[in-house]
Amino acid sequence: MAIFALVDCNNFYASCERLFQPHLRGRPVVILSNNDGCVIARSDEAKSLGILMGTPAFKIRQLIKAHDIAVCSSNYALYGDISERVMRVLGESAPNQEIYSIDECFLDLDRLSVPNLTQWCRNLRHQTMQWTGIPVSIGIGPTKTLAKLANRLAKKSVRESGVLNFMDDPIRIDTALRETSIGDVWGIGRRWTQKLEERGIHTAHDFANAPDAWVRQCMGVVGLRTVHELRGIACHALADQPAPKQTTCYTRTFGTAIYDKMQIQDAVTCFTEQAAAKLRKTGQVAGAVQLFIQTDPFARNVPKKSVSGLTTLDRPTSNTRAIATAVTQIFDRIWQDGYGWRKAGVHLFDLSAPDQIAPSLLDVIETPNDSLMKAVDHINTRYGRGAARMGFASKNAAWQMQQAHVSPRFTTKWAEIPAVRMM
DNA sequence: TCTGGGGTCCTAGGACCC
DNA sequence: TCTGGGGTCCTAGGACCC
Repeated sequence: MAIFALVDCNNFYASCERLFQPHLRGRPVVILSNNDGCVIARSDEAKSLGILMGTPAFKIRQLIKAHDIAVCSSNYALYGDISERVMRVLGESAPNQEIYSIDECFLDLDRLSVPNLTQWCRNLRHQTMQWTGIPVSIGIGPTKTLAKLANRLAKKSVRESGVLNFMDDPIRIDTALRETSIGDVWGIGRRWTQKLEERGIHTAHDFANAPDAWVRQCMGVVGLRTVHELRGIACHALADQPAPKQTTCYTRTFGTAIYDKMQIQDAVTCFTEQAAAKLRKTGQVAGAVQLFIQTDPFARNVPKKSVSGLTTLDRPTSNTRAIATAVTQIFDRIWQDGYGWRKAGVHLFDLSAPDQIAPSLLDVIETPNDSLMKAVDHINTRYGRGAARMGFASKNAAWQMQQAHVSPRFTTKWAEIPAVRMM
């Protein structure tokens, strides 16, 4: 039988902010999305004040004041770097690791021969805390879905001290399934929760005991897999080799609505640069590019609009100039005056590794700008994003996102490394 | 006044082929 | 009057995840 562990960082973004800002410890902390829009992470203290994920920041302004809640803009340079450290510690401890998201990974403990799995996980938890400063919880089960469930309960329960092991414990699994709402099961989102509730399925236990044929008919193979996983039959293997990406994108909401074509053209060029740089980082090329611009979907009493255009690139590339040329052509084609545009994005499709591309006759004539792109990437890595670029955007361009409460890049930027003064 | 960003997988239906 | 069956590929849309 397979043995999966799910390791999940507790309140990851809040924990990262607290690492270098001890005054945030013990205080309620919330982290806001880009543009300081909504709450995307909370400390335990903030959770117990009833602040929900996704709440728009303006709706909790009173609460913030009343409880002296610390507010942070999101700082992905920091979170990404801390995540790499945590993942390295965890990855080195187990035979196989699947990094599932910025703050969680699955470990394959099948081939790990230790006398006491629970104790081994407690030690791992302790070591991670000691080496990175980030608290984690660990759930262990025969399937990924059950490991996820164990992890949820490990977090909630003080008695389990951060580790909950389902292996060889059918009674515990049964109790856990009965106590878990259907909507808290991994793979069951809002829509399906509603549908299942309407049909009298309220808990993970109800779902696990639903007839296969019925689940297959209502929810397809995806739902059926979840049912099997809840019963302890593994349907999802550990993906220790990250699959190459099929699409990538760079999309942003502007700091304010923009009417001026030149300004949006500038933003779009910047977004294209970022998207192309992402592609080069994974060593891929794109076969097609799509650009969209849209107005504020929440604004009242103003016309709403969303336009987009897609184009196939002459040949797959990761070259900023080639992609930007295509994007500019799309932009001119779809642009419409008179709207206050609020958001734009560049999507790249049909990604592949360059060696999969059949050589074209054009290759003989065209000179790829590979060395130029390498130089640009190098400068931006060394001197910070935007040091070398094609557009002319100023840091204060109106479309730039608002980040009023962003913390320093403590671990990735020389100028922002915390200083310790000896008294 | 103020509402994020980046992904994956599956399915149904149409076009097309033999 | 009579009008198959099986397959692939592509796309749009819906669901989910963090």
